[in-house]
Amino acid sequence: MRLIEIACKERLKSILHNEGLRYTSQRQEIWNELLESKEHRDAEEIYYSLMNRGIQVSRATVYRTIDMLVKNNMIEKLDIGDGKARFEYNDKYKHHDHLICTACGKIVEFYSKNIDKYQREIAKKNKFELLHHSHHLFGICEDCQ
Amino acid sequence: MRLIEIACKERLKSILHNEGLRYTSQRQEIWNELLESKEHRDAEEIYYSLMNRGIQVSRATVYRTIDMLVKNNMIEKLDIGDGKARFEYNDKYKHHDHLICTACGKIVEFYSKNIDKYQREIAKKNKFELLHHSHHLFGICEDCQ
DNA sequence: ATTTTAATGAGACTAATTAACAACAATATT
DNA sequence: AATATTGTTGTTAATTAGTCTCATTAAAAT
Repeated sequence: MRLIEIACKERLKSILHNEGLRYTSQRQEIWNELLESKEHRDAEEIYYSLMNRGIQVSRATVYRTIDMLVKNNMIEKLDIGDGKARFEYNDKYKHHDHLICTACGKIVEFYSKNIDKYQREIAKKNKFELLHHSHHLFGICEDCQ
Repeated sequence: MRLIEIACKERLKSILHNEGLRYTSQRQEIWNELLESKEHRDAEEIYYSLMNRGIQVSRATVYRTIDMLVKNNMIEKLDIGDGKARFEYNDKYKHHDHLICTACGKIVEFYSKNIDKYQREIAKKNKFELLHHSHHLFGICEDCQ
């Protein structure tokens, strides 16, 4: 096991403990899966990826665990509007939003400090306690133009 | 019929004509429904709202018409991540994004010229031809805090 | 008015997700 | 360490949102 995995195992354990939830092998495997590829994964993909690695976890557990991870800010939900939710590891120090090509589905990540600033202003002005956001730009990528 | 409705009837007719599509009472009724309340409506709501007003249109037609209206930029799709699509009249002169309370579901509209500017810059930098965007801020509103 | 062809309605169907519940396993209690 | 407790899991069934098919109907072109 690599160092990063050990660290993340402890992180998962401590969060489960704090929430009064139990540490299980299924939760660990799903969390590993999401950690390994920080890309935009949907529930079915995660389910099959585990299967292919010989790790048998039920679909329901995948959904339940993803839910729990989202609630605890371990992963972020990403909804590009195609009817299924995608998820990715929430690296607080590498926050980003998404540019999506409506022709080929390509996803490019972006981050803007300025947009972040204005978002916080807007939330403040409207007396909202900002929790998270979702910001997608849809267009045609260079290759598809 | 109010003046605005007449104007919009002509607008619908002309768009259908340009696209080589037919003008039907169902399309008119669905368009009226979306015009009347510029709020955030989902397909099912529109379907039932028409039913309640004694206007019988099938679900499939509601979906098909909404689709057509989105494609022709008459309405905008709004996806707040709860698994169903919402739609609203696309008033080009009153573009806005959304602040959503995760506790009560309240939706507050906002607009920022600055964010708009940075969005265009990001698209340009990545050589995307920007078509549209979706920008939601999720948080807890004043009442729910 | 008749013909052509697109649009509609009804309901079957699909995909994604959730719920119910019995069996099981991780912790707490003794 | 043994047992009780209670959360978690897998299975299956249900739900929800949206799509598809196809016979019927209605615009619009002739």
